[in-house]
Amino acid sequence: MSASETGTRRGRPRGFDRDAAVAAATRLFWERGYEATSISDLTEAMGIRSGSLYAAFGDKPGLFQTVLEAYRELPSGAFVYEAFAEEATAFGAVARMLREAAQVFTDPAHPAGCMVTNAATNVSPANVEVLELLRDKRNRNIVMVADRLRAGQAAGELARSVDVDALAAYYAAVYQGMSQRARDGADESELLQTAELALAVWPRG
Amino acid sequence: MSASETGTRRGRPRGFDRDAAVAAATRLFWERGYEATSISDLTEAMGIRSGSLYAAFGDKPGLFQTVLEAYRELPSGAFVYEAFAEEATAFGAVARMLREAAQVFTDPAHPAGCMVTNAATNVSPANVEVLELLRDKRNRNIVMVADRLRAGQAAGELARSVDVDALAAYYAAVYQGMSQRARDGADESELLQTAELALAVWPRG
DNA sequence: TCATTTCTTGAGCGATCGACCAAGAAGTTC
DNA sequence: GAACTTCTTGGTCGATCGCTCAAGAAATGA
Repeated sequence: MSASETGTRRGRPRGFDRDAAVAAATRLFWERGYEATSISDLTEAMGIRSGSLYAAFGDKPGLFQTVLEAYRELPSGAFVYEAFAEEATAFGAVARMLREAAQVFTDPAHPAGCMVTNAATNVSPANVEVLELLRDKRNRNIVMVADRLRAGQAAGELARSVDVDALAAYYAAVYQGMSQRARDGADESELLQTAELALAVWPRG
Repeated sequence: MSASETGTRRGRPRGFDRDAAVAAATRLFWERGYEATSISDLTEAMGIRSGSLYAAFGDKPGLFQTVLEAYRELPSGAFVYEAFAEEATAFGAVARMLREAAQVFTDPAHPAGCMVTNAATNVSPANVEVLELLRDKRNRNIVMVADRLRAGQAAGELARSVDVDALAAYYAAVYQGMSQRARDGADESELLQTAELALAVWPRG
C-alpha cells in the first residue's frame, strides 16, 4: 500500500497542533482584524516560526481563508446557518438568529461580535481582496435571509404585500449593528433588548 | 502692534491650502480607516511632503484629530447633532437621524457610511488610542440619544414604561448597521426602507 | 542501513512603516 | 539692509512588514 492509500504521511511530522494553531490565529484575526494582525503576532500566538506557518498555510491570505473555514465550524460562525436550517418558520429563523447573536456576540470566551462583520473593514489597497471576500460573504447571507423570507411568504407566513428584500436588509443591518455594539462593550441584555425591538416590526396578519 | 495682535504670521507662510489638505486626508481616513492609511498615502493625496505634514499637524494621530474636527463641520458629521438640536420631539430627532443617514451614507460625493462608525474598527495594539477615541465617541452619542428620549418621556411623548436606554441602544445599532450596509454597497432606497422599518417600533400611545 | 520526504530553525530579503532633521527658501520685524 | 521666524525640501532613521531560503532534524519506504 502506498502512503497516499494508508494515509500515513512521509517525512518529518508537523511539530505543532494545527487545530490549536488555527484557533489561536482565529482569535487574533477576530480581535484585531486581518491587516492589523501581523505575521509575528500570529507566529507568537500560534507558538511556531514563520517558516512553519508558510509551509502549513501558504501565505497570510491563505491562513485567513483557513481561519474563516474554522470559524464556520465554531458555534459563533455557524449559529445563523443552523437557525435557518432548523427553524420551521421564517420568523423563527430570524428571531433565533438575533437572540442567539445577543448571546454569542458577548460571550467572554472569545472576541466580541461577528468576525465576518468586523475583521476586514479597514484595509489598505494591497488587501482589498480580503475586504471583498468578507463583503461578498455578508451580502450573500442577506440573499439567504431574503430567500427564506420569500419561501415563508409562499407558505403563507407573510402577506404578499411584504417587501422581503427590504425586511432582509433591515435584519442584516440590525445584526451587523449588534456586532458593532458588542465590540463597543454592549452586554447581552442590551443586545437582547435590541433583538426584541427589531423583531417587533415583523409584519403580522 | 505685535504679530499676535494683528494676526499676521511671522516667517515663511504655509505653501499649501490647509483646509484642502485636511479635506484630502479626511477622504482617505474615511475610505480606508486610520491604520490602513499611510503617511505616504496622505502626503500624496494632500500634495505635500512629510516634513510639511509633521510641521502642520504634529503626527499621524494629531492629523486624525484635526480630520475628526473637520468631519464634525461637514454635513456628514453634523447631521445627527443638527437633528437633535432642531427637532421638537424625540421621535422627530430619531426619525430625521435615520432618514438623513440613508441619504448621507450613500452620497457618492464622499466615501460611504459614517467615519466615526467605521474608521477604526481594525487596529493593532500600537493604535488602540484611536480605536478608543472613536468607540467613546459612539458611546457618548448613544447617551445623547438616551437623554433626548428621557426628556421626551418627561414631556409626555413617551410612556413611563418605555425603557429609553434600550430604545437608544436599538437605534444606535440600526444606525451603525446602516453605515456598514452603505459600505457594503447598499443604496439609499434600501437604507431608507431600513430606517422606516426601524422607526415602526417606536412606542406610541 | 540509507535514500527520500517533510517540517523546523534561524537568518535575512526588499519594501514600507511613522517620524525626524539639517539645509535652504520665503516671509516679517526692526 | 540685517535679524528673526516659519515652512519646505530631500534624505534618512530604526523598526516592522510579509515572505523566502539553506541547513538541519525527524519521520517513512525500500
